[in-house]
Amino acid sequence: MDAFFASVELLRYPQLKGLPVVIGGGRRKEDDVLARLREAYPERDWSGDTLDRIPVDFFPRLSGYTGRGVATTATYAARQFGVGSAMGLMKAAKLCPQAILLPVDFDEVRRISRLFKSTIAEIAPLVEDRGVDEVYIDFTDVPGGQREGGRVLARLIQKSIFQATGLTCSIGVAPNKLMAKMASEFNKPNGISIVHEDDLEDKIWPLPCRKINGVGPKADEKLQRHGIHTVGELAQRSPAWLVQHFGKSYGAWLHAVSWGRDERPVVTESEPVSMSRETTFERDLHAVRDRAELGAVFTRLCEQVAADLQRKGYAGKTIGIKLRYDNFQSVTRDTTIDGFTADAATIRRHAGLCLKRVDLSRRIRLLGVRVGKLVKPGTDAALPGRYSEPHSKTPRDKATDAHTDLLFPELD
DNA sequence: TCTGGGGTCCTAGGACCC
DNA sequence: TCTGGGGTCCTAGGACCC
Repeated sequence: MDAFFASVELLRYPQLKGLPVVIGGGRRKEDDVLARLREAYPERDWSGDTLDRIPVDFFPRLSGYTGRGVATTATYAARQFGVGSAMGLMKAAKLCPQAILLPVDFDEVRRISRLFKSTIAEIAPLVEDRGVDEVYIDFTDVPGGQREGGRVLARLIQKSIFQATGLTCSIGVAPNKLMAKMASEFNKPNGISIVHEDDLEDKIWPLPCRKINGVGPKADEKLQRHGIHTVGELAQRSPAWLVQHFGKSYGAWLHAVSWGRDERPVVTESEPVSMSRETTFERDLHAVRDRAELGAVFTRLCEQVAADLQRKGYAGKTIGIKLRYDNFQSVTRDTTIDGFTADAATIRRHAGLCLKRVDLSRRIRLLGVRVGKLVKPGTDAALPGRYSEPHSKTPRDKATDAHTDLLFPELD
């Protein structure tokens, strides 16, 4: 198989190119960003302005940020200061206070994301979705796909995406997904990079192990402790040694990927396994002292999950909660019920029972609700009669509710 | 001044059944 | 009285990804 990996670069405002910009710290409509700017600078004539035309000086800065937001992404200019994705914005503000801070307009991101993917699918139909800004493409059977080793097709895709969205993208071309993803990073932004099987030693082996998709901070640290820093060093270890230290499955996988071996197909369709909603509070809450607030948030999370399920046409039978304490330790509890449900009250009832099984004496910074073991009602997995009806107040339900009320009595 | 939100997959122990 | 393995499902936690 020949694979492309394409990722789109999501920064859109041309006047910000080359400047330190951090995206993150909350969701906001672009209109709302504009409204705030108008408010902050009333003396300026804003008529006809859109964000892509506003002078750099007017954009909000990272300096003075308070809150628990993290950076979704940062431009290369911001990375120079040590700012990177997933970094807390308070810390980022210390490192680079002059950086421009842009919120995420999620509706806008989704619109662009769909455009990015549909544009590619029109050219090469076998596309695997890897999140908002990334896809794998199997172009083995695309007519003309082999010209110049894939470069011609990659250029066509780049050009089409730019026409449709105004965004640049980077493309890696390789014999499999693993190497294509690595290749896509060689020439960012707006680059094309072609890696062949024989390039393994020259182009892949010098890379740090952390560049392998699937080696995260924990595995990398352990590899480093054993003196393994690059993919090449990893490839020199025997499979037996890797299995001994990293387990049968992960050890064997590490060996395979270090030799550039990856047989995974491009998967064009998949069903969701779970849906969840979670939120981090502005300040840590206490189950007793902040009961009302916690109860309201809990109910809202259940309603949101239920709405997500219904909108997408799913129901689930495993209902669970997630808590993160003030010390950042997380706990989860879940329970599997008899039927499938997408009903907010049913979800809340069972999630409420899960809540009673965790320590609520510690302060809580995050609360989440999850529904798993999903089916699409109407398919044979969700047979009639196994689907639980939306909330009906049987005596049993009332007893359960009374139980939950001990926790959050001011609801209902 | 700590560390978002939405996911997937894997592991491991125990229950339960044959 | 003592003692089997498989297989599957459930639950909790954790690594990892975007």
